[in-house]
Amino acid sequence: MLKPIRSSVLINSIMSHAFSKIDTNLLKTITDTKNLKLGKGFHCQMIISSQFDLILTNYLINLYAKCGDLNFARKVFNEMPERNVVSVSSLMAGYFHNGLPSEVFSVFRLMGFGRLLVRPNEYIFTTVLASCADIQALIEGRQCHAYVLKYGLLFHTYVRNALLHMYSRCSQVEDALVVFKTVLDFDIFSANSIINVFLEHECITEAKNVVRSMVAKIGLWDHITYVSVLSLAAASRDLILGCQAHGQITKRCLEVNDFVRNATVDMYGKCGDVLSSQHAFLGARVRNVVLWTTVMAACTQNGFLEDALKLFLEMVTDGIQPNELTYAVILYSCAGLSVLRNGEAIYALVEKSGHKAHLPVGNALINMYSRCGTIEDAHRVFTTMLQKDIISWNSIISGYSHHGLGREVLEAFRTMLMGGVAPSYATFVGVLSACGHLGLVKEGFYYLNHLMRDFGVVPGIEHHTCLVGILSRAGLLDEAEKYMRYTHVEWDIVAWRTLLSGCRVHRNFRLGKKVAHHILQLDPHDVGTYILLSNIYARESQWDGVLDVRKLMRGRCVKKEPGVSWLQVRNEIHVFTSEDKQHPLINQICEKLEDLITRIKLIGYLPDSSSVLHDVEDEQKQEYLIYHSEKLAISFGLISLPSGAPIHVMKNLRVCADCHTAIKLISNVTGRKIIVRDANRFHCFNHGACSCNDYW
DNA sequence: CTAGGGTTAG
Repeated sequence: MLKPIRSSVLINSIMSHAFSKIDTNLLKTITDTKNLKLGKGFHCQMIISSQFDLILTNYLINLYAKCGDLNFARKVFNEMPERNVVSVSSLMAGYFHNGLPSEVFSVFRLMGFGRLLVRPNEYIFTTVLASCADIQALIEGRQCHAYVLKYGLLFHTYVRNALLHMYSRCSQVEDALVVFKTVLDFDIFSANSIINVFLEHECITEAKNVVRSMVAKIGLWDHITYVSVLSLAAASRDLILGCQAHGQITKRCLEVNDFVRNATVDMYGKCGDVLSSQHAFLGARVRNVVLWTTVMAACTQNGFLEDALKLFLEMVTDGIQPNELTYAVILYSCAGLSVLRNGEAIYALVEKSGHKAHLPVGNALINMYSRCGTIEDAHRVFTTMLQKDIISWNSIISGYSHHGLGREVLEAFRTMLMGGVAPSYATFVGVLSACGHLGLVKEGFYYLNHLMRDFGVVPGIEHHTCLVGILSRAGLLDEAEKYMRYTHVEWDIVAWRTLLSGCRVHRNFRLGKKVAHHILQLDPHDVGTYILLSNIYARESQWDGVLDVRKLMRGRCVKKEPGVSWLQVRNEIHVFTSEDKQHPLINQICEKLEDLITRIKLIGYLPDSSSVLHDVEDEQKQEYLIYHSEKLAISFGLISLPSGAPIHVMKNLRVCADCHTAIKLISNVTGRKIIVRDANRFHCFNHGACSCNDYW
């Protein structure tokens, strides 16, 4: 029933016009401005004056539909003595715009059974096809395509564009192209649609060709074209194209549109220009959730992780409610920084907000826990997820792999295959690293040469590097070198360093020196390689070699990147470097560390000075080793964290051999679990052993 | 009297 209209003025005005003819222009204006209250007044006027002709009633359906009151629209529709195609399409459009595509279908089915006695026209198919696109109902979409052909409606631009869009949303590039090719002189709608089809399927060249062909008609471009072109620039990391689009946008004052601004902020972020991204963000008059999330993502993608956290706080302070993607983005920032406490605080917000069931959030939680070193929690999140997608599987597999849990990786991989989930590029990176951890050489080759092909995944440099790692780890260093020599891959520094690490662990210094010099030819500033090379000479007691490395570094102005370790205690991040003694508790920390060193010396610790690069006397070398940043950080953790709590430490470089031995023994004498995330992987020290099995 | 295309995570 009608709700009472409170405004007496309104009632008076309507009653005074009650018996006059309905002003359809006014009714249209009311519809356009979505003024439901005034609209109901008109409905009253129609009832009172018994004006119920077909066209007027259609106006009424449209009015209720546009105002989102579908129950009323349906009621009016149901009670009509006769209906025409406009009545049906108005109602359908109402359902469509209010996110009820299934209702659109049910009305369409009513037409199909003939009960409505109305022949569908181009308006009907445009709306039904849009609904198919909405819920990716490909089968229904194809049926509509058949009807369209049967009724000869394909040459209506609207219908063609709706078909194009439907196929694009249903990921049917071929069908979309077939439709697109029937378009002789495409309008801006079909152009926008086809650009997005290409974009969605990473056909960057084709998309750019369409854009190029549209340059002559730039006057036709609307704000959606710019959104598409900006997305294209973002996807292809094409800052020049992005700037050109942004220039046009500014000139044509289209930046006021939220979507355009979001796409601009995103484009600059994806192209690596964080400053311009932030600038475009700051220029917004009003900032919605998506805009905040986009700029936070731009920071996260470019490593400005603290900025992302700051923006999140600002956003919440501004009273903007985060959505599921905001949580995903901020969790990825926490993961990158390894700040477990912040990650858990966000988790609490996620639980409270009810966004936990969203896939991106669950996936981001798995990643956050695994990158913060608590793989058990990552596993818990993973197993309690209601649905999982390929990213969920890849996240847990990659997490296990970074923690050196080879068996768990293969177990998850088997479960995934049995569940009918197709593995992707990233899956195989995790699986092949697991083969390395487990020493499964034959299996590694089988996965690369057969299984990957079976699943249509083309092996990339990461996979080949994993094979180098598998061979190296198994001690098959010459085979690893041959593999690199004879496999047609453009090897990068990471791959060569994998082989070099193998040479270090298996003490193959002849090959090690050769590989190190090769790396230094590729990149004369790769500090890690100088350290390893110096290490190799030191272990062979070739002190001339050590001196040569130092001379080489000095000559090339290569400075050892200072080792930095940090850990989170309560709400603070405490940062340690070996040289500086800035920490307020430094005296207690050093005291604790000296005590630890004394205790581990009793169970066999011998400082290993081959890791020291400085020109220092022997007794000073030990000093430098003792005060390596990770040792300081762990000592601090031991005096400031509750007894029994695991100690999580992050480090910018790889753990050195001396610290690795020392930390194993420290975990023994203190009975603590110590988790170190270095530049490469996690080391979980427990009861005197490390999860990496001393290979890293 | 009725209809179409677009933004944020891995």
